[in-house]
Amino acid sequence: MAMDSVDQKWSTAEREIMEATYRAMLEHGYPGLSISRIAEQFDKSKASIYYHYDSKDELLVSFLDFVVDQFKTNFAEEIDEDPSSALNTVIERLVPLQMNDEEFQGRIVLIELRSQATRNEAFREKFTEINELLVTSICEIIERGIEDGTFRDVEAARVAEHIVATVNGSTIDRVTTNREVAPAAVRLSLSSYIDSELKSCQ
Amino acid sequence: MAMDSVDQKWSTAEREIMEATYRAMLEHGYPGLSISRIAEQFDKSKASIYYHYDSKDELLVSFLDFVVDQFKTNFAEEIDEDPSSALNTVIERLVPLQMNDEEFQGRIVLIELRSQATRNEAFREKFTEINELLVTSICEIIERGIEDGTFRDVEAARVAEHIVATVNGSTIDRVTTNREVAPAAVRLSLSSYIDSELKSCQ
DNA sequence: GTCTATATCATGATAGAC
DNA sequence: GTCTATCATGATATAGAC
Repeated sequence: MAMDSVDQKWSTAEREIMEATYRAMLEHGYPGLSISRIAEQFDKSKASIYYHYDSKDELLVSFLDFVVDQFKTNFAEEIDEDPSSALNTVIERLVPLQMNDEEFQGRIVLIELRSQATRNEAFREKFTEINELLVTSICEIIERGIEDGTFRDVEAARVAEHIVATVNGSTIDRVTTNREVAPAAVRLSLSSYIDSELKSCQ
Repeated sequence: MAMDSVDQKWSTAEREIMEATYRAMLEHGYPGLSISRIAEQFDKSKASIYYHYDSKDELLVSFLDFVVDQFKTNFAEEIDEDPSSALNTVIERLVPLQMNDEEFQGRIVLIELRSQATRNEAFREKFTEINELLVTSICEIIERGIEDGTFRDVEAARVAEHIVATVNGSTIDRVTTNREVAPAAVRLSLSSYIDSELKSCQ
Protein backbone atom coordinates (compact mmCIF):
# COMPACT_ATOMS: atom_id res chain seq x y z
CA MET A 1 0.00 0.00 0.00
CA ALA A 2 2.49 2.62 1.16
CA MET A 3 5.09 3.35 -1.53
CA ASP A 4 8.53 4.89 -1.23
CA SER A 5 7.77 7.36 -3.95
CA VAL A 6 5.11 8.41 -6.36
CA ASP A 7 7.47 7.55 -9.19
CA GLN A 8 7.00 3.82 -8.69
CA LYS A 9 3.25 3.84 -8.78
CA TRP A 10 2.96 5.22 -12.33
CA SER A 11 5.13 4.62 -15.35
CA THR A 12 6.41 7.62 -17.26
CA ALA A 13 3.75 7.20 -19.91
CA GLU A 14 1.01 6.92 -17.33
CA ARG A 15 2.20 9.99 -15.50
CA GLU A 16 2.24 11.92 -18.75
CA ILE A 17 -1.35 10.88 -19.37
CA MET A 18 -2.35 11.83 -15.84
CA GLU A 19 -0.80 15.26 -16.22
CA ALA A 20 -2.48 15.74 -19.58
CA THR A 21 -5.77 14.73 -17.96
CA TYR A 22 -5.22 17.29 -15.27
CA ARG A 23 -4.70 20.04 -17.83
CA ALA A 24 -7.68 18.89 -19.89
CA MET A 25 -9.87 18.91 -16.83
CA LEU A 26 -8.76 22.41 -15.89
CA GLU A 27 -9.58 23.60 -19.38
CA HIS A 28 -12.85 21.77 -20.01
CA GLY A 29 -14.14 20.63 -16.61
CA TYR A 30 -15.19 17.15 -15.63
CA PRO A 31 -18.26 16.95 -17.86
CA GLY A 32 -16.19 18.17 -20.80
CA LEU A 33 -13.40 15.69 -20.25
CA SER A 34 -12.89 13.40 -23.24
CA ILE A 35 -10.14 11.15 -24.55
CA SER A 36 -9.59 13.48 -27.49
CA ARG A 37 -9.18 16.44 -25.20
CA ILE A 38 -6.74 14.59 -23.02
CA ALA A 39 -4.75 13.65 -26.13
CA GLU A 40 -4.72 17.29 -27.19
CA GLN A 41 -2.84 18.07 -23.97
CA PHE A 42 0.24 16.03 -24.81
CA ASP A 43 2.24 14.83 -27.78
CA LYS A 44 0.66 11.44 -28.30
CA SER A 45 -2.50 10.19 -29.95
CA LYS A 46 -5.88 9.11 -28.61
CA ALA A 47 -5.16 5.48 -29.39
CA SER A 48 -2.00 5.50 -27.27
CA ILE A 49 -4.14 6.30 -24.26
CA TYR A 50 -6.10 3.13 -24.86
CA TYR A 51 -2.88 1.15 -24.82
CA HIS A 52 -2.38 2.21 -21.21
CA TYR A 53 -6.00 2.25 -20.06
CA ASP A 54 -8.74 -0.15 -21.11
CA SER A 55 -11.51 2.41 -20.83
CA LYS A 56 -12.24 6.00 -19.94
CA ASP A 57 -13.72 4.82 -16.65
CA GLU A 58 -10.51 3.06 -15.70
CA LEU A 59 -8.52 6.13 -16.63
CA LEU A 60 -10.72 8.32 -14.46
CA VAL A 61 -10.34 6.11 -11.42
CA SER A 62 -6.55 6.20 -11.90
CA PHE A 63 -6.74 9.94 -12.29
CA LEU A 64 -8.60 10.32 -9.04
CA ASP A 65 -5.88 8.24 -7.41
CA PHE A 66 -3.26 10.51 -8.92
CA VAL A 67 -4.91 13.69 -7.73
CA VAL A 68 -5.59 12.35 -4.25
CA ASP A 69 -1.99 11.18 -3.93
CA GLN A 70 -0.83 14.68 -4.79
CA PHE A 71 -3.18 16.14 -2.21
CA LYS A 72 -1.97 13.75 0.48
CA THR A 73 1.70 14.34 -0.32
CA ASN A 74 1.12 18.04 -0.09
CA PHE A 75 -0.81 17.78 3.16
CA ALA A 76 1.64 15.43 4.86
CA GLU A 77 4.64 17.78 4.59
CA GLU A 78 6.65 18.48 7.74
CA ILE A 79 4.37 19.34 10.64
CA ASP A 80 5.70 20.99 13.80
CA GLU A 81 6.20 19.19 17.09
CA ASP A 82 4.38 21.81 19.13
CA PRO A 83 0.63 20.98 18.99
CA SER A 84 -0.47 24.59 18.90
CA SER A 85 1.69 25.56 15.93
CA ALA A 86 1.05 22.20 14.26
CA LEU A 87 -2.65 23.02 14.27
CA ASN A 88 -1.91 26.46 12.86
CA THR A 89 0.20 24.96 10.10
CA VAL A 90 -2.47 22.47 9.14
CA ILE A 91 -5.14 25.15 8.98
CA GLU A 92 -2.94 27.52 7.01
CA ARG A 93 -2.31 24.65 4.61
CA LEU A 94 -6.00 23.82 4.20
CA VAL A 95 -7.39 27.38 4.22
CA PRO A 96 -4.51 29.59 3.11
CA LEU A 97 -5.08 33.32 3.49
CA GLN A 98 -3.58 33.79 0.08
CA MET A 99 -3.90 31.19 -2.66
CA ASN A 100 -1.89 31.15 -5.86
CA ASP A 101 -3.37 29.95 -9.15
CA GLU A 102 -1.89 26.50 -8.85
CA GLU A 103 -3.44 25.92 -5.43
CA PHE A 104 -6.73 27.35 -6.56
CA GLN A 105 -6.87 25.13 -9.63
CA GLY A 106 -6.03 22.11 -7.52
CA ARG A 107 -9.07 22.91 -5.37
CA ILE A 108 -11.29 23.22 -8.43
CA VAL A 109 -10.24 19.85 -9.76
CA LEU A 110 -10.81 18.23 -6.38
CA ILE A 111 -14.28 19.73 -6.02
CA GLU A 112 -15.31 18.63 -9.48
CA LEU A 113 -14.12 15.11 -8.82
CA ARG A 114 -15.74 15.16 -5.41
CA SER A 115 -19.14 15.95 -6.84
CA GLN A 116 -18.87 12.70 -8.77
CA ALA A 117 -18.55 10.79 -5.53
CA THR A 118 -22.29 11.22 -5.13
CA ARG A 119 -22.86 8.45 -7.68
CA ASN A 120 -19.60 6.57 -8.05
CA GLU A 121 -18.59 4.23 -5.25
CA ALA A 122 -14.87 4.19 -6.17
CA PHE A 123 -14.85 7.98 -5.99
CA ARG A 124 -16.81 7.92 -2.76
CA GLU A 125 -14.25 5.70 -1.10
CA LYS A 126 -11.41 8.01 -2.08
CA PHE A 127 -13.08 11.03 -0.56
CA THR A 128 -13.97 9.08 2.55
CA GLU A 129 -10.24 8.36 2.75
CA ILE A 130 -9.33 12.04 2.40
CA ASN A 131 -11.74 13.24 5.05
CA GLU A 132 -10.68 10.44 7.37
CA LEU A 133 -7.03 11.40 6.88
CA LEU A 134 -7.76 15.03 7.74
CA VAL A 135 -9.83 14.21 10.80
CA THR A 136 -7.30 11.67 12.06
CA SER A 137 -4.34 14.01 11.60
CA ILE A 138 -6.05 16.88 13.38
CA CYS A 139 -7.34 14.57 16.08
CA GLU A 140 -3.81 13.37 16.81
CA ILE A 141 -2.52 16.90 17.12
CA ILE A 142 -5.29 17.78 19.56
CA GLU A 143 -4.68 14.65 21.59
CA ARG A 144 -0.99 15.44 21.82
CA GLY A 145 -1.91 18.93 22.97
CA ILE A 146 -4.21 17.58 25.65
CA GLU A 147 -1.49 15.25 26.93
CA ASP A 148 1.16 17.92 27.22
CA GLY A 149 -1.26 20.42 28.75
CA THR A 150 -1.41 22.83 25.80
CA PHE A 151 -5.10 22.18 25.23
CA ARG A 152 -8.08 21.61 27.46
CA ASP A 153 -9.37 18.07 27.86
CA VAL A 154 -11.94 18.26 25.05
CA GLU A 155 -13.40 15.49 22.92
CA ALA A 156 -10.67 15.57 20.29
CA ALA A 157 -12.58 13.67 17.60
CA ARG A 158 -15.55 15.99 17.79
CA VAL A 159 -13.44 19.13 17.55
CA ALA A 160 -11.48 17.63 14.65
CA GLU A 161 -14.69 16.85 12.78
CA HIS A 162 -15.80 20.41 13.30
CA ILE A 163 -12.56 21.86 11.99
CA VAL A 164 -12.60 19.64 8.90
CA ALA A 165 -16.21 20.50 8.11
CA THR A 166 -15.49 24.21 8.47
CA VAL A 167 -12.37 23.99 6.34
CA ASN A 168 -14.18 22.08 3.60
CA GLY A 169 -17.13 24.45 3.67
CA SER A 170 -14.80 27.40 3.36
CA THR A 171 -13.00 25.84 0.41
CA ILE A 172 -16.25 25.17 -1.43
CA ASP A 173 -17.27 28.75 -0.83
CA ARG A 174 -14.04 30.09 -2.22
CA VAL A 175 -14.18 27.98 -5.35
CA THR A 176 -17.88 28.28 -6.21
CA THR A 177 -18.81 31.82 -5.20
CA ASN A 178 -17.61 35.38 -5.64
CA ARG A 179 -17.69 36.06 -1.90
CA GLU A 180 -14.12 37.16 -1.57
CA VAL A 181 -14.14 38.15 2.08
CA ALA A 182 -15.66 34.90 3.34
CA PRO A 183 -12.46 32.80 3.53
CA ALA A 184 -10.71 35.40 5.65
CA ALA A 185 -13.72 35.61 7.97
CA VAL A 186 -13.73 31.84 8.37
CA ARG A 187 -10.00 31.80 9.08
CA LEU A 188 -10.55 34.32 11.87
CA SER A 189 -13.51 32.49 13.33
CA LEU A 190 -11.63 29.21 13.13
CA SER A 191 -8.79 30.66 15.19
CA SER A 192 -11.33 32.05 17.60
CA TYR A 193 -13.03 28.65 17.78
CA ILE A 194 -9.76 26.89 18.48
CA ASP A 195 -8.91 29.45 21.13
CA SER A 196 -12.19 29.25 22.99
CA GLU A 197 -12.59 25.51 22.58
CA LEU A 198 -9.05 24.28 23.14
CA LYS A 199 -7.27 26.88 25.24
CA SER A 200 -8.05 27.31 28.95
CA CYS A 201 -11.13 29.44 29.76
CA GLN A 202 -9.42 32.38 31.42
CA MET B 1 -37.58 40.19 -8.98
CA ALA B 2 -39.60 38.82 -6.07
CA MET B 3 -42.64 36.90 -7.26
CA ASP B 4 -45.83 36.05 -5.43
CA SER B 5 -45.52 32.43 -6.33
CA VAL B 6 -43.32 30.04 -8.20
CA ASP B 7 -46.26 29.27 -10.47
CA GLN B 8 -45.93 32.57 -12.27
CA LYS B 9 -42.28 32.26 -13.05
CA TRP B 10 -42.63 29.10 -15.12
CA SER B 11 -45.37 27.98 -17.42
CA THR B 12 -46.82 24.51 -16.96
CA ALA B 13 -44.75 23.15 -19.82
CA GLU B 14 -41.59 24.69 -18.47
CA ARG B 15 -42.22 23.33 -15.01
CA GLU B 16 -42.77 19.88 -16.46
CA ILE B 17 -39.45 20.13 -18.24
CA MET B 18 -37.72 21.32 -15.09
CA GLU B 19 -39.11 18.41 -13.12
CA ALA B 20 -38.10 15.99 -15.84
CA THR B 21 -34.63 17.52 -15.78
CA TYR B 22 -34.50 17.02 -12.05
CA ARG B 23 -35.33 13.33 -12.39
CA ALA B 24 -32.89 12.88 -15.27
CA MET B 25 -30.15 14.49 -13.24
CA LEU B 26 -30.84 12.26 -10.26
CA GLU B 27 -30.65 9.22 -12.51
CA HIS B 28 -27.67 10.14 -14.69
CA GLY B 29 -25.82 12.92 -12.88
CA TYR B 30 -24.82 16.26 -14.33
CA PRO B 31 -22.25 14.95 -16.81
CA GLY B 32 -24.78 12.39 -18.03
CA LEU B 33 -27.55 14.92 -18.51
CA SER B 34 -28.78 15.13 -22.10
CA ILE B 35 -31.86 16.36 -23.89
CA SER B 36 -32.81 12.78 -24.80
CA ARG B 37 -32.61 11.72 -21.18
CA ILE B 38 -34.69 14.66 -20.05
CA ALA B 39 -37.28 13.76 -22.68
CA GLU B 40 -37.31 10.17 -21.40
CA GLN B 41 -38.48 11.52 -18.04
CA PHE B 42 -41.77 12.90 -19.30
CA ASP B 43 -44.39 12.27 -21.95
CA LYS B 44 -43.15 14.63 -24.61
CA SER B 45 -40.45 14.51 -27.25
CA LYS B 46 -36.93 15.93 -27.46
CA ALA B 47 -38.01 18.48 -30.05
CA SER B 48 -40.68 19.90 -27.76
CA ILE B 49 -37.95 20.84 -25.31
CA TYR B 50 -36.33 22.96 -28.01
CA TYR B 51 -39.59 24.80 -28.48
CA HIS B 52 -39.33 26.06 -24.89
CA TYR B 53 -35.55 26.47 -24.67
CA ASP B 54 -33.22 27.63 -27.41
CA SER B 55 -30.30 25.54 -26.26
CA LYS B 56 -29.19 23.07 -23.64
CA ASP B 57 -27.18 25.83 -21.97
CA GLU B 58 -30.22 28.03 -21.61
CA LEU B 59 -32.17 25.11 -20.19
CA LEU B 60 -29.47 24.43 -17.62
CA VAL B 61 -29.40 28.02 -16.42
CA SER B 62 -33.17 27.91 -16.01
CA PHE B 63 -32.86 24.61 -14.20
CA LEU B 64 -30.37 26.06 -11.75
CA ASP B 65 -32.84 28.87 -11.14
CA PHE B 66 -35.58 26.32 -10.54
CA VAL B 67 -33.54 24.30 -8.06
CA VAL B 68 -32.26 27.34 -6.19
CA ASP B 69 -35.81 28.72 -5.90
CA GLN B 70 -36.89 25.44 -4.36
CA PHE B 71 -34.02 25.57 -1.91
CA LYS B 72 -34.82 29.14 -0.91
CA THR B 73 -38.53 28.44 -0.50
CA ASN B 74 -37.70 25.51 1.69
CA PHE B 75 -35.19 27.43 3.77
CA ALA B 76 -37.39 30.49 4.24
CA GLU B 77 -40.24 28.60 5.95
CA GLU B 78 -41.55 29.95 9.25
CA ILE B 79 -38.68 30.76 11.63
CA ASP B 80 -39.27 31.29 15.35
CA GLU B 81 -39.25 34.69 17.05
CA ASP B 82 -36.91 33.60 19.80
CA PRO B 83 -33.32 33.97 18.51
CA SER B 84 -32.03 30.90 20.29
CA SER B 85 -34.66 28.55 18.91
CA ALA B 86 -34.56 30.29 15.53
CA LEU B 87 -30.90 29.39 15.29
CA ASN B 88 -31.68 25.82 16.26
CA THR B 89 -34.38 25.61 13.62
CA VAL B 90 -32.09 26.92 10.91
CA ILE B 91 -29.36 24.47 11.81
CA GLU B 92 -31.76 21.54 12.02
CA ARG B 93 -33.02 22.55 8.59
CA LEU B 94 -29.53 22.77 7.07
CA VAL B 95 -27.95 19.79 8.85
CA PRO B 96 -30.84 17.52 9.81
CA LEU B 97 -29.99 14.66 12.13
CA GLN B 98 -32.08 12.42 9.94
CA MET B 99 -32.48 12.96 6.23
CA ASN B 100 -35.06 11.29 4.03
CA ASP B 101 -34.35 10.27 0.44
CA GLU B 102 -35.92 13.37 -1.01
CA GLU B 103 -33.79 15.69 1.09
CA PHE B 104 -30.71 13.67 0.38
CA GLN B 105 -31.28 13.73 -3.37
CA GLY B 106 -31.89 17.45 -3.26
CA ARG B 107 -28.44 17.85 -1.69
CA ILE B 108 -26.86 15.69 -4.37
CA VAL B 109 -28.35 17.76 -7.16
CA LEU B 110 -27.23 20.98 -5.51
CA ILE B 111 -23.67 19.76 -5.02
CA GLU B 112 -23.40 18.60 -8.62
CA LEU B 113 -24.65 21.92 -9.87
CA ARG B 114 -22.41 23.74 -7.44
CA SER B 115 -19.30 22.08 -8.78
CA GLN B 116 -20.13 23.64 -12.13
CA ALA B 117 -19.95 27.08 -10.57
CA THR B 118 -16.18 26.71 -10.74
CA ARG B 119 -16.27 27.47 -14.48
CA ASN B 120 -19.66 29.00 -15.21
CA GLU B 121 -20.26 32.59 -14.13
CA ALA B 122 -24.07 32.32 -14.18
CA PHE B 123 -23.81 29.33 -11.86
CA ARG B 124 -21.28 31.11 -9.68
CA GLU B 125 -23.61 34.03 -9.14
CA LYS B 126 -26.44 31.77 -8.06
CA PHE B 127 -24.32 30.06 -5.43
CA THR B 128 -22.96 33.39 -4.25
CA GLU B 129 -26.62 34.32 -3.77
CA ILE B 130 -27.36 31.16 -1.76
CA ASN B 131 -24.41 31.56 0.58
CA GLU B 132 -25.17 35.23 1.02
CA LEU B 133 -28.77 34.39 1.89
CA LEU B 134 -27.68 31.87 4.50
CA VAL B 135 -25.10 34.16 6.07
CA THR B 136 -27.49 37.11 6.12
CA SER B 137 -30.32 35.12 7.66
CA ILE B 138 -28.14 33.69 10.40
CA CYS B 139 -26.50 37.04 10.98
CA GLU B 140 -29.86 38.67 11.55
CA ILE B 141 -30.85 36.04 14.08
CA ILE B 142 -27.62 36.54 15.98
CA GLU B 143 -28.01 40.31 15.94
CA ARG B 144 -31.53 40.01 17.28
CA GLY B 145 -30.17 37.75 20.02
CA ILE B 146 -27.50 40.26 20.92
CA GLU B 147 -30.05 43.07 21.14
CA ASP B 148 -32.43 41.21 23.43
CA GLY B 149 -29.59 39.91 25.60
CA THR B 150 -29.88 36.25 24.62
CA PHE B 151 -26.40 36.20 23.07
CA ARG B 152 -23.09 37.78 23.93
CA ASP B 153 -21.98 40.82 21.97
CA VAL B 154 -19.99 38.89 19.33
CA GLU B 155 -19.16 39.84 15.77
CA ALA B 156 -22.33 38.45 14.25
CA ALA B 157 -21.11 38.34 10.66
CA ARG B 158 -18.02 36.35 11.55
CA VAL B 159 -19.95 33.79 13.58
CA ALA B 160 -22.53 33.48 10.80
CA GLU B 161 -19.79 32.84 8.23
CA HIS B 162 -18.39 30.16 10.47
CA ILE B 163 -21.72 28.43 10.89
CA VAL B 164 -22.43 28.47 7.15
CA ALA B 165 -18.99 27.10 6.32
CA THR B 166 -19.39 24.31 8.86
CA VAL B 167 -22.87 23.47 7.64
CA ASN B 168 -21.75 23.34 4.01
CA GLY B 169 -18.71 21.25 4.85
CA SER B 170 -20.86 18.82 6.76
CA THR B 171 -23.30 18.52 3.86
CA ILE B 172 -20.51 17.82 1.38
CA ASP B 173 -19.18 15.17 3.70
CA ARG B 174 -22.52 13.48 4.00
CA VAL B 175 -23.14 13.41 0.27
CA THR B 176 -19.66 12.44 -0.96
CA THR B 177 -18.32 10.05 1.69
CA ASN B 178 -19.37 6.95 3.62
CA ARG B 179 -18.52 8.55 6.97
CA GLU B 180 -21.89 8.05 8.56
CA VAL B 181 -21.09 9.34 12.03
CA ALA B 182 -19.56 12.62 10.87
CA PRO B 183 -22.77 14.65 10.42
CA ALA B 184 -23.92 13.83 13.94
CA ALA B 185 -20.52 14.81 15.33
CA VAL B 186 -20.66 18.12 13.48
CA ARG B 187 -24.17 18.79 14.75
CA LEU B 188 -22.96 18.29 18.31
CA SER B 189 -19.88 20.43 17.87
CA LEU B 190 -21.94 23.12 16.18
CA SER B 191 -24.24 23.29 19.20
CA SER B 192 -21.20 23.37 21.43
CA TYR B 193 -19.70 26.15 19.30
CA ILE B 194 -22.87 28.19 19.48
CA ASP B 195 -23.03 27.67 23.22
CA SER B 196 -19.47 28.70 23.96
CA GLU B 197 -19.39 31.51 21.39
CA LEU B 198 -22.82 33.05 21.85
CA LYS B 199 -23.95 32.24 25.37
CA SER B 200 -22.39 33.92 28.39
CA CYS B 201 -19.06 32.45 29.61
CA GLN B 202 -20.19 31.04 32.95
C1' DG C 1 -47.03 23.15 -29.26
C1' DT C 2 -45.83 18.79 -30.38
C1' DC C 3 -44.50 15.32 -33.51
C1' DT C 4 -41.13 12.37 -36.74
C1' DA C 5 -37.21 12.49 -39.38
C1' DT C 6 -32.84 13.98 -40.15
C1' DA C 7 -28.33 16.73 -40.51
C1' DT C 8 -24.04 17.22 -38.36
C1' DC C 9 -20.71 16.44 -35.20
C1' DA C 10 -18.08 14.40 -31.20
C1' DT C 11 -17.72 10.52 -28.44
C1' DG C 12 -15.61 5.93 -26.73
C1' DA C 13 -13.41 2.30 -28.58
C1' DT C 14 -11.01 -0.90 -32.03
C1' DA C 15 -8.20 -2.70 -36.19
C1' DG C 16 -4.15 -3.20 -38.19
C1' DA C 17 0.21 -1.14 -39.96
C1' DC C 18 4.77 0.01 -38.28
C1' DG D 1 4.07 1.52 -27.90
C1' DT D 2 2.40 4.52 -31.00
C1' DC D 3 0.26 5.69 -35.22
C1' DT D 4 -3.82 6.53 -38.80
C1' DA D 5 -8.17 5.22 -40.11
C1' DT D 6 -12.49 3.75 -38.97
C1' DC D 7 -16.92 2.19 -36.65
C1' DA D 8 -21.10 2.55 -34.03
C1' DT D 9 -23.44 5.34 -31.02
C1' DG D 10 -25.43 9.18 -29.08
C1' DA D 11 -25.11 14.22 -28.75
C1' DT D 12 -27.25 18.98 -30.01
C1' DA D 13 -30.06 21.06 -32.88
C1' DT D 14 -33.27 21.89 -36.93
C1' DA D 15 -36.95 21.12 -40.73
C1' DG D 16 -41.32 20.58 -41.80
C1' DA D 17 -45.83 18.16 -41.17
C1' DC D 18 -49.88 18.39 -38.25
